[in-house]
Amino acid sequence: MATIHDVAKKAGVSVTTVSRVLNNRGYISEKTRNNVFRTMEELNYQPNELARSLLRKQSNLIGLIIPNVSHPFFSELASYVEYYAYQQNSKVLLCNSHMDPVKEKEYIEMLKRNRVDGIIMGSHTLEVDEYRNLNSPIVTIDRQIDENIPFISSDNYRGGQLATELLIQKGCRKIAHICGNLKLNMLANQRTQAFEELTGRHNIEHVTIQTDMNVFDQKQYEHIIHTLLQEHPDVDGIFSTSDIIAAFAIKECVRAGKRIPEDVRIIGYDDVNAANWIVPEITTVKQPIEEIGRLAIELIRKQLEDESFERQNILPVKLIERATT
Amino acid sequence: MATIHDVAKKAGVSVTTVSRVLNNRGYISEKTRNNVFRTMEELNYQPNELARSLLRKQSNLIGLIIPNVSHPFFSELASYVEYYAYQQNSKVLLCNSHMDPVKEKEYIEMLKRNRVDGIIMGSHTLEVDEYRNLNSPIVTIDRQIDENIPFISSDNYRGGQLATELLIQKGCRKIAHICGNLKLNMLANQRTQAFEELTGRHNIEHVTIQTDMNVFDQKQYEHIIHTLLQEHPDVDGIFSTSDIIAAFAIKECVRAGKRIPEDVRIIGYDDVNAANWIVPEITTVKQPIEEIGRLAIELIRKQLEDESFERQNILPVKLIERATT
DNA sequence: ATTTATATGTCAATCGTTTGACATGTCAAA
DNA sequence: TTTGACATGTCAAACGATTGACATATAAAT
Repeated sequence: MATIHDVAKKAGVSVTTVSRVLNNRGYISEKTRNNVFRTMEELNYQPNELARSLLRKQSNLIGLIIPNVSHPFFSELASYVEYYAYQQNSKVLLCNSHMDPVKEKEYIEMLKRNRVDGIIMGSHTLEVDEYRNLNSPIVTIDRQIDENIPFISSDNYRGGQLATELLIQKGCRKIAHICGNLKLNMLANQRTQAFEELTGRHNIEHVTIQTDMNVFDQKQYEHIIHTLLQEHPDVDGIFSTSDIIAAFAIKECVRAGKRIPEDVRIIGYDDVNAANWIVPEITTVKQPIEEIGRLAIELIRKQLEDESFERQNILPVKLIERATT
Repeated sequence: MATIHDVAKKAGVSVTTVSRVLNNRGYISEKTRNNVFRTMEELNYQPNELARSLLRKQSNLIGLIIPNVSHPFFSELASYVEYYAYQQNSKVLLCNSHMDPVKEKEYIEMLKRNRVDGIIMGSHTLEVDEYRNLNSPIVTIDRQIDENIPFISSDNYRGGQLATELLIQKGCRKIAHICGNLKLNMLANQRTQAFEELTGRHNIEHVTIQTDMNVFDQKQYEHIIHTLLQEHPDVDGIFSTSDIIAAFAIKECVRAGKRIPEDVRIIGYDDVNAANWIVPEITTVKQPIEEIGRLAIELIRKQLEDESFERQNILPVKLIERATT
């Protein structure tokens, strides 16, 4: 690959001059500028960003750690994160932690070795301390680690409320709730909290089932819902904390000969694209995925540029009524 | 951040010694080694990969250019690519081209500036020449650019054959085929070729409809299928070249009051996870997505290490019969 | 006593780029 | 004629690591 020296030599100017046109500094005549640019094209020159980053102490890399991109929610998030990163000339390093603490730690160290400008954590399995002395800009999605580490989440409590209220209002008498692992200290647990408070207050029979949601084990989903329907055949409402699990709920209900929404009403969460192409279309609580992605990039940038920023970013959710309720 | 000099000073040894323990070269006593490692931990030292990459002329970065990670096929592919990259200590730079030639070109240049070890192209909109003088290891997915650029695809012709044969064998009399934009020179077009040859040979009425499949415009899918069913109400078989479009086909058929598979038989392509959680479960032609991802990484590595490798990698497909046929 | 393996250090170059300091020269305006 | 804006060059240091060449020292083996 051509270096700046090759360009300088071929263009018959000094390296400093080439650098000057590259970075638009100091005085450069139109003639020289064009000459240099032409030479760059001829040599197919691309400045070495590794060298630049080394000097500038800025890599323009952003690490994105998520459980798995193959999960629709995270794939959509990743897509938006990449989109907004690109807008500000940053690149995204993709890391699938598979919710494995060892991998997560290795990824964090890898990202530090690569001197990323910031880390977006959509996965969180480590001890709080591990994140504290990271001394790299960071933002977490749906996990509140510490007073100082900014997080983005949607209004989980409100979401749980909207979903539960809808089912109650539609007349459900026994509602099942499928959520992630409550031991993980995730803000999404507030959905469950809202669910239990509301069903309790309205005195509605309810059952809560935990899954390892984020590892995205489809066999497990199937099994859990199958068991649920067997053990509680009188369930007439299901509030699932992800659209994908809601899809499996639909599948199992159909298999069990139950009609949706007549016999069982189902509501999901997230409003991923898939919620829309499934029949019946899934009623769900929409998370503003694009805004989450956009804001994540913005928060990294603000930390980098020492602008002030909110520690707590709770975005609004919205009930999307479709065919399963 | 601590540098190797900080470690050396604090540990009371020379920089060379630290480098030696870091890279396991030359003689190092157990005592010094431990001392150095301890110091690294204390300082939270992580070697600067930018500096290393600069010197070694190897960044351990791999660029992945795809239309959009939010498309299930590409999200699964990305997941596997990242998985296998990680196994060999490479990191993945995620790039969503949105099938925009300008973006694609900018991404390629960006990746070159970052001195990636290789590029995996799942998107391809540029002129052939642009790829030729890339002088970076590259591998394309489902696109044959040139004799010298290795590609990976599954056996598209065979896949088209399997799908069409199944529909014919099930007794379909008028089959619709929905494919991507045939103007793009993609290997997936062979599916269409197989479809047209087989329906022709069996003298079966058929209609082929193109979409901008890769841009993943769901409104467009919906509209196309809606129109199809209106213009050809007697269609009793649909072969869609992606599972997602098949899902929309299901949706529109249900909406039109058609039973699946009794009135219309539908077969998709890819066998993405979603094919499995939709009701009715989608019959499909399975592409070995994991193997494609694995092989892509392997081909980059082989080019890098000057091992020999196949230019043409055509992987087997498999018919997965489920509920829609 | 000599050799040799082990252990560590010093020094300098290198990767590709940026940048500040400084020198030199041209040309036009005051 | 002097001043100052414009244009370009030379030089060296810096970013953080690696590495080869070479020196030196200790301890164990012959």
